[in-house]
Amino acid sequence: MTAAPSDPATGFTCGLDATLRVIAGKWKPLIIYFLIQGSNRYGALKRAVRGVSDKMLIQQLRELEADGIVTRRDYQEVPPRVDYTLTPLGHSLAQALVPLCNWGSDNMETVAEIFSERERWQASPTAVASRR
Amino acid sequence: MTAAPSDPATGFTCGLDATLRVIAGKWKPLIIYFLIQGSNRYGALKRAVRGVSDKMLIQQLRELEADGIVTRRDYQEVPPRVDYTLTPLGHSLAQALVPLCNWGSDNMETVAEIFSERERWQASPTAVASRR
DNA sequence: AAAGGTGCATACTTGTTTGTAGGTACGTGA
DNA sequence: TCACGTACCTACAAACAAGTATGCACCTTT
Repeated sequence: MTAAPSDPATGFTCGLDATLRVIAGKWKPLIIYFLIQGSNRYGALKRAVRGVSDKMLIQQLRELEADGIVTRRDYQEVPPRVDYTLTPLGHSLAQALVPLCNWGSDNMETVAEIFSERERWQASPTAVASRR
Repeated sequence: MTAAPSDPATGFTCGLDATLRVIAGKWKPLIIYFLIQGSNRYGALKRAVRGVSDKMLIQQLRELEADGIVTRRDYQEVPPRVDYTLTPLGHSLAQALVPLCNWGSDNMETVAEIFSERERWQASPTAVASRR
């Protein structure tokens, strides 16, 4: 009783399922998104993706690299200089993220309100009655 | 040293960040996606979202409801009959998910290959040398 | 009388993901 | 000579998300 069988050839239940497995991870979508924006050096990425730690950033970049989404280029210089670029596959994925991004921008205030309300009834689980 | 400050009014670093917080959760995107496909009764959803447990499905539905993405309607019948529909906000979010879905469908084979390779070098972490 | 289907709830446990705190190498500028 | 900046790595701990198991209420069918 582990997962979902679905398509026996690929192992995914649907296209969305496949995509989600690639972009799973707290920072991956943001990383991909900032990469199309032009931040490609490691340090620049780290500043762009606010709040990410070295460990996480590296880890996710490695996975994205292994997944064929980004390419790592090491200039073999001192001080170190490394940049990351989207592969064609990664670029197409980034494009697919754009609508999500726009949705968030368009509804940011609504979402912000919703979240502040959510916190309110998480703090005091009262008056959550009237269920059924 | 907790999160990212960013936009002090909303608390999000960007539109994508806002969206990601709404759809965070292993099953939420799939739930939203199947809801536009027309599976709206609880049982139907459960069959559509393969592998999800009752606990998870309910939990995520409750959160989506609290977030104004779905509406729960209880018909007060016996045996119980409940269905879930997307709010206008939820529907627009669902539309934004469509490109992700298509990306997954278009690249499903590539992604499947990538994942089988990933498993291979996770099993034997050899020859991962030549770093730097 | 027992089993099955509906839509949940709840406690408990597991497992994966994320964060923290250090450390590395090399060269530059103060 | 000491701190600084680059791009990382590693062990450890904490947090959180998810899974498992069980139970309920009601009715229909067998």
